[in-house]
Amino acid sequence: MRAGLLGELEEAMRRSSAQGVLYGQTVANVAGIANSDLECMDILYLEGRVTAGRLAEVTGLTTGAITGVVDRLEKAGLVRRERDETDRRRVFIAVVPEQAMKIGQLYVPMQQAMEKVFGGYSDEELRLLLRFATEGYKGVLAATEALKGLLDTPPEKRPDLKLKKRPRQT
Amino acid sequence: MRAGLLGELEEAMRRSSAQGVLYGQTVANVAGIANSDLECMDILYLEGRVTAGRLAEVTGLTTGAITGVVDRLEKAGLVRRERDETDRRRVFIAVVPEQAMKIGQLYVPMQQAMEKVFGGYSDEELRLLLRFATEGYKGVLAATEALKGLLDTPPEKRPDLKLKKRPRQT
DNA sequence: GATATATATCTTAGTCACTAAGAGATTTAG
DNA sequence: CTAAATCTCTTAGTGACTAAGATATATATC
Repeated sequence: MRAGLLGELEEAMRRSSAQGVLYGQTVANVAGIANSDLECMDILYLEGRVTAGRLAEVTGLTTGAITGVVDRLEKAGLVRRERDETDRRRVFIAVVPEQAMKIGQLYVPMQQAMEKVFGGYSDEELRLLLRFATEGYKGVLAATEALKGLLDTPPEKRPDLKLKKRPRQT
Repeated sequence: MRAGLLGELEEAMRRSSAQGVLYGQTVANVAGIANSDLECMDILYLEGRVTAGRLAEVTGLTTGAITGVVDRLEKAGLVRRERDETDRRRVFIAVVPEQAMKIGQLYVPMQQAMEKVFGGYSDEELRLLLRFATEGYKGVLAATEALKGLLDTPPEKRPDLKLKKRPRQT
């Protein structure tokens, strides 16, 4: 009974999260920027002004790749490089709000859809959803770390995949 | 009051969905396969045996790209090509369960994390979450279509982005 | 039945984002 | 003041992707 419910829930969440990924890809497409570029814009939106190194850390890309991302975003007028005056090795990346807002527009269909969905729930129910989203985030974060940990465990102790010689390290 | 709740909820969901993307990237990394390859494995898991063309349709990749995806997955022993005998133009892609299970193993940390989270909810609460996930999926799907629709609307009527000359069509 | 059109996958050439390695440039430690 | 550490950028090479068209098979029209 409960097991069935859990199964359904798992699949429903899997589907909706997959669709969320597709939405993101579509946004990047329409905006004409690469997927990673959009991901970085998202991080900048959530964290505010951030160094190039931090972007590399959060996205799992190399610093070299981030240089490319920022080059493209800067050329598109979406962000600005700002040298840190107290530590001149570092470069802050800051969004240019005016241009970035145009990207924000592309999330309007999503926001409207979600508003409509949220409309069907009481405040109390929304609080439950918020609790779940928060706990879910922490859970996924922990799971990600656990999975990464597998890469460091002695190979003879970890599930044998033999899919490719040398999985690249993130 | 409610507005604040909605804002918090939106951000929490945004964060957890971003983290979900990262989990997927990590799985692909550990398995040593490309991101799109994993996405296709996921589709095959949800839909069962599927034609190459259908994979292209669902992922938004070109058929040429799918040929590459299937080549790699086949070489890794994860799927098999099966020519449709009633229509010999078509090629079914079928997972090889034994190898594919090894990929499934990589979702164990995620499943455990989610089980732990789910443990904190009553059956009734889980049903609420299921309803939300289902409605949310439909909402995101509709939003994706709406956004794609923007690409077809007369350019002078759609929000001016001017980010890049020619966004590629998916 | 023969020819034309449509459909499904694959091939080819070229592009672009990514990694690995290391080169500046600046800061911190000894 | 020199050596090591830190941060970003550069370079060369790789691999997944697109666009366009080739190939093979199926369906429609006369």
